[in-house]
Amino acid sequence: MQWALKRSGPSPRSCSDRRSRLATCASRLSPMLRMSTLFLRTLREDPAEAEVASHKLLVRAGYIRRAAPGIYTWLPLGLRVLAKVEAIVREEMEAAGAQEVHFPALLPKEPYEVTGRWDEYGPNLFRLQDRKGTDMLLAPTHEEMFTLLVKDLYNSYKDLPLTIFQIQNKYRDEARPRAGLLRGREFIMKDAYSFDIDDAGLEASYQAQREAYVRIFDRMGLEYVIVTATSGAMGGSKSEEFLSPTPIGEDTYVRSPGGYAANVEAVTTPVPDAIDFSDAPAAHVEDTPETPTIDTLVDAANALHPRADRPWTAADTLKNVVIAATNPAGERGILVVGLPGDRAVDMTRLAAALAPAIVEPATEEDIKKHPELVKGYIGPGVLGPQARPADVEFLSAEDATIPYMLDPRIVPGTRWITGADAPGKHVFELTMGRDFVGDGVIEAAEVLAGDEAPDGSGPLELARGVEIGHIFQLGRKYAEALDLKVLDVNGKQQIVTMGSYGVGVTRALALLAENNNDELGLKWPTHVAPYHVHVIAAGKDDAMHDKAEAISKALEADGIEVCYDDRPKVSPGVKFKDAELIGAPFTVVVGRGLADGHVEFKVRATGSSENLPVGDVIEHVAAAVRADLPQPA
RNA sequence: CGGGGUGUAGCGCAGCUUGGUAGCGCAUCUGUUUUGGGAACAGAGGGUCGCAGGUUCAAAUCCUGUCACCCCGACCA
Repeated sequence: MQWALKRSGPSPRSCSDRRSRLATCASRLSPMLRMSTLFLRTLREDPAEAEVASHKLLVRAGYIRRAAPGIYTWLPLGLRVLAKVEAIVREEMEAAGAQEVHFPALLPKEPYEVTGRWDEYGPNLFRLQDRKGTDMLLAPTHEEMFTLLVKDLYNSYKDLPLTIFQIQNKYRDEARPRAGLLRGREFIMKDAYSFDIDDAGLEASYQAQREAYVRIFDRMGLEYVIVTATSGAMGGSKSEEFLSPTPIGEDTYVRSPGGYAANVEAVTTPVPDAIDFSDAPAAHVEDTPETPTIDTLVDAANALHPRADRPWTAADTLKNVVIAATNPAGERGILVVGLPGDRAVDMTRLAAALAPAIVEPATEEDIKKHPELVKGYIGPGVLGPQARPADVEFLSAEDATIPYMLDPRIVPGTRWITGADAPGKHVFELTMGRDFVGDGVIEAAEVLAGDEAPDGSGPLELARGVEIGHIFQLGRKYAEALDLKVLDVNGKQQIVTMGSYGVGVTRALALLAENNNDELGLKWPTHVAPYHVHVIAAGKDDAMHDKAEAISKALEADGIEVCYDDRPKVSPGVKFKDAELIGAPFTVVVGRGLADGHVEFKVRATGSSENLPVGDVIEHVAAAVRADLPQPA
């Protein structure tokens, strides 16, 4: 067997112009598949552990097998699809001027210690030791290795710009692997890194990659939205994600009619104008017994202290939520987030705002350490600057106040009902800027459908998506940490600036399966299908088998990828079911119509079926396949 | 890590409440008959009932512990 389906390494035969001809080329290298010998077992029932369509079908149709939670074995059919998806990525990377390298998945600890990620990555990092007890890791990502490789070889601005990439297994010990390939602990990622001498160069490299990403996902046939994102723990500045919209997506993003699109983590809140509070009424503390929640508070306020013009609502209250944050060094502390009472804290947004710290709602134990916090009645009085003695400029750790971070909507002059730091008491008309301030502004409130986009382009709508690509300008973080410098035109050492560009390859494949299926099985787009045409001999008649075999061979000779179901004792019904489950785009059935000189041609995507004269079948099928494939340049 | 659930043949499941010969469907093998929509009949192979301990004359079943896996949340291509 000389299949050129390995993911790397030289092809057994020359295939020089693979950039534009890969589809055709691959077919020449792959002998016809025969169902009688193909390493495949299709399952009639869904695997019990699978929840989403792509997972169920990829297992049932014999593309992958689960080896461990979030870790999958690739079977022949799966590998063929994977090779095609990778080929698209590889071709577009090369077309964008990036060059392929390949790093080990098993790495030494040292570079990750230098950048701090040996610790920062925490339990998500697969760690192991060699026989000498030396710490090693399975790479969760390869920033360090790329940076060191360039440092190893290059030292002049003349060597730049440079963009290199790899397609490699990554390992992350996810707390909860999910949805088959969509979120595994081992997954294949294309990651590219650009190296430039200055910001303008980085911007250009970034744009080149961005354009390549657009082409990659267009070619794959995946729907996507490009959203602004947070760069999170990776550091860096400008960052965009390619999200593929799907209800099973784990990311929430927003978009506006005017074209604004962002990951919900990156949405910024339009800041209202400050209000003149020179005539504002004085704050006054009122009894509000049994009002530990916003709902009870609003009811009590309306019953006991009604407003003249309208009823109080949750939006009039200032909710103070106690959050526990743990920094990478493992130090745990609390802070309080103040936000309008009609909004919940979005822990994802909060986590993004405070990354790399890990955040969670404060526990009883956390709160007990601060006796000034009265649960249900926490107010600014014991938080932030106003709780600090005026004459003390630097506080010791002991008498430091709890940091108080405010939602952007809480601007000077806004007036609030909020906790008075005593049981059963709230303060009314507490005015921001006069009665209290915060230590800073934080984007932690949930984003709601209908919120105004930050650029004024209209109300936001929320949707779910899966992150299939993430590009961002890393800047100098890793270059600095690992001392990657080159000499500039003046002979001076300059820190290199970097960009980082990832594609979730296995995730993209899963999404293709997720987006292209029906109750019968998979429905691959032609350019990523494991093969183009499924030929079925639907009868016991020798003439049918002979003709089916002849058609298969003729198609193969014409450069079409064929799977021939030559199983002699399998009923036509089973063959039809298998063909539909596996999901090749076209099926040729050689059956009872052969007596009349015709065969059946079926299109999986549309379910259409037509009879063709036997003499026309090769030409007709080949034309249908070629119409779906990118034409060689 | 919190909540919920499940571990019985390669896969999907029943049996457990009320202890007493380990079952069904699919898949696999043999034979016969079938061959345009996951065939029929007859037969066959295949299981430490997750693991450990306990109760009992007797444990898949009851008790204790433990491990694993799945799903929902907190975290990420």
